[in-house]
Amino acid sequence: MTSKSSIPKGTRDFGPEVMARRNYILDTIKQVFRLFGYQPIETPAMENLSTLLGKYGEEGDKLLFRILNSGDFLQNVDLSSVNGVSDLLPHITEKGLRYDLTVPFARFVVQNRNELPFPFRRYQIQPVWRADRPQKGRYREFYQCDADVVGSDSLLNEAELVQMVDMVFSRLGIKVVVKINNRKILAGLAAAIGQPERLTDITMAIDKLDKIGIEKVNEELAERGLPEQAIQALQPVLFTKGDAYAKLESLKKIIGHIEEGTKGIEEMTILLKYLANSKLSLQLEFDLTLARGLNYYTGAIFEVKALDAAIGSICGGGRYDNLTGVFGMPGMSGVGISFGADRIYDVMNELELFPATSADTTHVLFLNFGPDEEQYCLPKVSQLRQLGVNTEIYPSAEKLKKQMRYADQKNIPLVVMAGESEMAGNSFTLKDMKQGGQQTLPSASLAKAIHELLQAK
RNA sequence: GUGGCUGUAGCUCAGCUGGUUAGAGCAUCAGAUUGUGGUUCUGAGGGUCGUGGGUUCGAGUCCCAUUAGCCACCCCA
Repeated sequence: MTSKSSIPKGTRDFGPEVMARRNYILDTIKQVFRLFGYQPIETPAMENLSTLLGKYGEEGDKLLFRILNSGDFLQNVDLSSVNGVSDLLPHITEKGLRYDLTVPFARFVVQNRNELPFPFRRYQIQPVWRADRPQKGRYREFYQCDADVVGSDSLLNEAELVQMVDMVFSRLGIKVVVKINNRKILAGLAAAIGQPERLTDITMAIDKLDKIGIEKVNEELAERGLPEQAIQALQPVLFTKGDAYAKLESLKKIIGHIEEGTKGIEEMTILLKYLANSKLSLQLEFDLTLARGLNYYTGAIFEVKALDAAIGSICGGGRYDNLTGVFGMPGMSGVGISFGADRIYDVMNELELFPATSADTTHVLFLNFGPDEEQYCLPKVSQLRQLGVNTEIYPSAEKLKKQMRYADQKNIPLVVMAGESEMAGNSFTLKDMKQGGQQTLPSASLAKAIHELLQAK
């Protein structure tokens, strides 16, 4: 019995079959990103805490994984003057694992501003970490696939992001609804009901409308300290009916007198117009209750949900006007989206949407009959590899049954056998594991036969 | 940070109101088959029943604590 080993809560190992499927998702996303002119970058897994802290709200700060300083990290700490953990932390940790890809990207842009072509379009596919309590569809380590463009405030970017969402999910075969809204409209609403300061409280509460219902939302608004009349003033908005344009018309009546709200309505109108010309196959919904948690969003916001699976959002994003400002570079607007690869995987798994194509594996296995036969096979093995055929030779002369089983388990389609009789005839026996048939061929025509069989598959 | 559920073989689980040696399927290994896998048949190995304490003549089963995992809330991809 070996000692019990395990991995940290909320993290996972990925075996070869799972990796094949994960790569299928990531490759699809990458292809679409490139198709729209986005270029890849990577940033370190860890950032200085000064980069991370304060960007995700109070809750986000709590969910940051902090990295203990190396060495004798207590050396210069005066423990008697420290009062509690929160007081001690800044003295013993100065780095943390990244929480998302957007903030590190903003840091990257500011640091490299002189080298980058603007508007700069980048994509980034890397893991992020959150010290959450894991549950269904929620992990402590997961991949985000981000595409952002900074240095352009054109709404064409927003429209293209929605097109990318459309393309990714139609290629993957997932039916989705894209919900869109605009933070400026929400800000206008907050102002219209006389509570411009309470934007975050309002949005966080109404974001849950379809989940907990209007009564609970109102309760929560009250708990968050909103006066009754403000809550009442909000009610008609929450139930604005009709298509997107009808909603915009109703909104004009409510927030038309507020400058920011009007701006939001204008932006939404333009975006809808772009999208009307984009031949989308996905379902688009202007959802006034969509708020999204991250508080750096300032314009359009998106969220994508799978229609046939209950797993929360699988993609989200929005515009942030001043993210680089906190790193000393004001006036740079950006907009981006993030695909949650792990949740997309879970959805596709649940709905059985993965194509049958199995893991990339060996095409041909040479069975091992002994020392002389090994030598006889080696040149042929090399030749096949040169020709681009994934080839293995079994490393030891085990019983054939065992070697065949290995080929079977790895789903290797072709097996080559060469024993005494083949060596005598300068030939090889090629077996098709699927069909079960086999034929003995002259050495010179083996490669061709293999090539033809693989083509046929 | 708050609440609920569950820990039995490598995995998925059964195990009745406490009763003698704790079972099944899958997986693993060996054999049937010394140059032929995926099917079949036969056999084998593998467990301090999460951990610690308690009740009892007797605990996988009941009670308490602890720990780990899952689910929900908060928040989020």
